[in-house]
Amino acid sequence: MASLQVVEDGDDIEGEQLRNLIERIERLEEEKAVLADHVRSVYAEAKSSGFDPKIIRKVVRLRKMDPRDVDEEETLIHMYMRALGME
Amino acid sequence: MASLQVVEDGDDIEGEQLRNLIERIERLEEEKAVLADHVRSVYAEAKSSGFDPKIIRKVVRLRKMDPRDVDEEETLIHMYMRALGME
Amino acid sequence: MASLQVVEDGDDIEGEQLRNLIERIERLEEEKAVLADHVRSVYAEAKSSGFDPKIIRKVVRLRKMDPRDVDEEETLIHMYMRALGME
Amino acid sequence: MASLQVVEDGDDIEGEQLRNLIERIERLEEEKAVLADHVRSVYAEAKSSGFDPKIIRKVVRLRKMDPRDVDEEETLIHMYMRALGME
DNA sequence: AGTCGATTTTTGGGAC
DNA sequence: GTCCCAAAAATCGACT
Repeated sequence: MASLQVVEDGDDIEGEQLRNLIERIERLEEEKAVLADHVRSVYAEAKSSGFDPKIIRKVVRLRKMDPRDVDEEETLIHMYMRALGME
Repeated sequence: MASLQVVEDGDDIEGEQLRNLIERIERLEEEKAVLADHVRSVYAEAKSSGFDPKIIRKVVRLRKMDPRDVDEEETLIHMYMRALGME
Repeated sequence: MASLQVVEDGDDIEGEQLRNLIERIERLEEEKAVLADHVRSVYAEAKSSGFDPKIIRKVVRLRKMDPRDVDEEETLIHMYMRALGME
Repeated sequence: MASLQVVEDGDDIEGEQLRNLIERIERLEEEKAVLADHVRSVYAEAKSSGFDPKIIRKVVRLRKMDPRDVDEEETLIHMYMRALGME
């Protein structure tokens, strides 16, 4: 196993490789966190402009879906509700 | 499709089946919610007795794992950390 | 701190209390897991009867909500979509 | 309410603002998704180099924490485990 | 297909 | 009482 060699013979090549991988991951995660912060800011801005963040989230989700699928899902939900005597 | 028949010819057999399934799910979810409440109570009680709920959660998780796996994982983590020059 | 006493003077009263709390949590979690299994079974049964589990999940969620809120949410979503020129 | 005006008097200013907000969110989410893909690639590369992705994830998490907190948590966990007669 | 991890949504706790 | 933050639960997707 990779790291075992580090322990056994002091070879730090694996350590370098591991560090390299981890630092790349950390950098990417850091960038993701920054973007997530920005997203949060936009939602806050939306809220302070009188929009409902919860609704915006749903709209964003709907826009990501295939409209065909959205319709089909809606239809099925209504069919099930009607079968249950609701609505 | 199942529910369509309900709409078309008034056959409520599918509706009955669907309602049956959904009510069973709802009953089970309700019982789960009650248990979740109890769990929360126990954590609150632990906290008021001076224990740290966060630590208790970790201990509960560790107890659920195979001790063999816990040790192996610990070992690997330390090997990686050492290879990184940490610890 | 509680556990420190255990370390320091061998007093196992705190240990008993901690064990008691943890075992109660584990018992409750076990019961929750059993129920979650049952829920999964019902969804599997629903699926094998031709129902769409995903739709059933949505229906269950809708039934849990206040119908008033459901309507209001629907209305807002449509208002937002229209303002966006969708639909 | 904002969108209501759109419906009532055809004023599309609110629509513009809403669209602006939503498009910013979508853009940011898209960038996040790209980064998440990159992260996944790095884990795949790590794995093909013989490292255990699961362990790497734990190491990344540990590195994100304050070392002081890590130690304190470890200590508490062991105290609790000992009080339980484990280890 | 079944588990595992990640993301998202919801809920509880705390502050003002 | 309301709003924000953090923890926890549920859902979703990826990998085996």
